[in-house]
Amino acid sequence: MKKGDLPKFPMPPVTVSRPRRQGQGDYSCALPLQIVRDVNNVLKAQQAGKLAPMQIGEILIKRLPDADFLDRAEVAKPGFINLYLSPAWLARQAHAISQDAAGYHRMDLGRGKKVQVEFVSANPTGPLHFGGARNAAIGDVLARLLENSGYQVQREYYINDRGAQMDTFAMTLWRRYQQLFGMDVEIPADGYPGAYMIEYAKKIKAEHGDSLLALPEDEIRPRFRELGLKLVLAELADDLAMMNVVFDNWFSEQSLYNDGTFARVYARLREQDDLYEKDGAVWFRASKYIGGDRDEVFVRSNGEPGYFASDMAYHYHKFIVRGFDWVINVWAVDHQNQAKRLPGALKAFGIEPERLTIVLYDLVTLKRGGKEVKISKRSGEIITMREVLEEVGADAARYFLLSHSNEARIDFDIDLAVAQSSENPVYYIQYAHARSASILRKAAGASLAPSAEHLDLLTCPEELALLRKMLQLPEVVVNAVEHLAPHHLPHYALDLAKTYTNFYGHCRVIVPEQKDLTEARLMLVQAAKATLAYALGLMGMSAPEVM
RNA sequence: GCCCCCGUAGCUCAGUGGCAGAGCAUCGGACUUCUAAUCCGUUGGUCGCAGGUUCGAGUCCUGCCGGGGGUGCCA
Repeated sequence: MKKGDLPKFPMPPVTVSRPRRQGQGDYSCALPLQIVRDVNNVLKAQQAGKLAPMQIGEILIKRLPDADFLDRAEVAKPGFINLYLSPAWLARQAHAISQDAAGYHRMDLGRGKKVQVEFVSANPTGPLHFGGARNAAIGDVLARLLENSGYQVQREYYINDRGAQMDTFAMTLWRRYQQLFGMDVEIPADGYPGAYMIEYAKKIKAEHGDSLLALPEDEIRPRFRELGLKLVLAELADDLAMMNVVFDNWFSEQSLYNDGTFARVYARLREQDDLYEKDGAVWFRASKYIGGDRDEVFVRSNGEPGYFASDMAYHYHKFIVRGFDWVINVWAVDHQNQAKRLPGALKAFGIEPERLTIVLYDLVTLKRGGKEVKISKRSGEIITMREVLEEVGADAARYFLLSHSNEARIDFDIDLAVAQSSENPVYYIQYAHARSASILRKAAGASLAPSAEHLDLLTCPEELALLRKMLQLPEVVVNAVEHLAPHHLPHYALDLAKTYTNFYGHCRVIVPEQKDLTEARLMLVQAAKATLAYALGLMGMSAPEVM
């Protein structure tokens, strides 16, 4: 800026935003409004009069540097500076995007940082219900977003293979097994009544026959726990694969006790005087690290470490043993208290709380024909993830689960979802992709190929709108990563598909008499197809060539 | 009691301090299509209520109201 245009004043950070409405530029900057007061205060002190925001804007845009992407800048009503992208520059982006869409849209936010996303981690005592599918969708898409933003990502499933619920699970399975041989026994009162337990028992029978009936009393529980766990984990992996979710690592809680991690953690906390005895239990001085006056039970009076102890040891393992720079846990809101306390508690190991981010999402209320289905273990009635995926498909289920913000509760009516699955917006998006593929196929058949020779012919409003929309994807990704909020993706993808379809409706691509224009538009179609595929890929959805 | 989340169009929900949006539903148009799973248009909102901060608040702050969750030697 030329000295003397404006007096010296405190300069705020300059930000631009995307105006919501057309006619306000591609980007808009409110700087004149933000600085007008400070500028005038200085001018007043100098007895040099006053400037209106509009005048300041005029002064500022005269000093904008030349840039090939910038067409023009203008000052608008109260005092905004509206910036317009150059159409020629926009058109050239079609080539850059179709060359390497992933590279074009990728932002290196992570710089190789090692991050773990731990998600689902449902108790391994039965099939995943549809609420767990939300966790799977959020966690998996967060992982995809981070992978595509320069992070080194590991997906982990934490197996709670320790504790009372596993014992109950084992004993229920044992009774179901016995029942298969006509024995008149009942499952434990607090057991798992679901029919799936009978299926597990049948599988055990198929493999082992009646040989397990003769197990010594003290071997029944560990043996059935082991057999059941194996079956459940295999089933979980299958179910998750149906939803296009694959874990890099399945981490056993029990292993923390087998490999000495818990013992080391215990010794360290003891040494730091962070543990004390009270009421027959061992307590952790949480208040020392988190504040407040509440401590946490570490080892229960029955000698069993509590969940807080396991979580401490588990995160010690993540950060100290495995060396992750950043860990993200995807938890349902019913763990909100633990989510608030655990990061602070890690200070006991010298781990900065900021390195653990817990993404909380609200529950999915399941309904069938308008009536709520209680997922109580007692009733044994659940809507499984598999059931839903078989009915509506993984892509539609993902779209539905992802399109709500994490904090919003979802009402899911399976009957409604099945009835409406064909009008799921995900098909609209995929259709736009398949249509692009079709055009490119047809063009190839007529010996027409995308070319960057005459991209300057892309001047229609619909063409430029499509280019602008594609340019927005990196911003959407950055926003989604910054807020760990995957729901921005489905909304953007629908928007992109809409913009594409609008272009398709207005601009005929293949016009043999106009070879130059056709080749330019084919380039645009190719870029749009790649961008749609990239967006769908970030959401873990398929991008079909034909529909 | 204290803490957290939600409250935006008929329905389901977006909205990073800058003139209230999308999908579905409604209503009216367009079909011998480069894939009609389409397009164009229409209807529809005192953004739960009341204050405050700000040039500007759906967005930030405070207090209410309504719904949900948390506050275990369960995880």
